[in-house]
Amino acid sequence: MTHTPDTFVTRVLDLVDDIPPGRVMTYGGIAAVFGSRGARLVGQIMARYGADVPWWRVIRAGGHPPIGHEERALAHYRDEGTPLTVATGPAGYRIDLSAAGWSPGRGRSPDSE
DNA sequence: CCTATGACTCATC
DNA sequence: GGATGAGCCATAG
Repeated sequence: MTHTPDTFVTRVLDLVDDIPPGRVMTYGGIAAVFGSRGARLVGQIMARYGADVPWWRVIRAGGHPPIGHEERALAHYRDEGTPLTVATGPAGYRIDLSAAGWSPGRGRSPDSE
């Protein structure tokens, strides 16, 4: 495909698109997969091109969803059954990285292997 | 080529 | 536990 530039953007989008439902990846985690630390890069890419990928499966290192999209992401998490953690606050909800954390090549439960 | 920009992350106060 | 600052890195203009 000559229409597909092999830039970070395409690679990140492809990886995010490979994240199975019920799983999530952190910005830094995705960047680490490419051997880069462009955590902000992933965020930039999602903001500009993430419209065509399950961006809600991409969260921050603390388990919080992308700022400005918490409600939107929460709806998807509940719909896909993503392991969420109930916080003690009103807007306090976060993703259980220990259970939802996903990585390419593992495709299976983190405790299965 | 150089500057500005972020849906981030970590360390420190 | 919340707030602040500095580091980070590829893309767009």
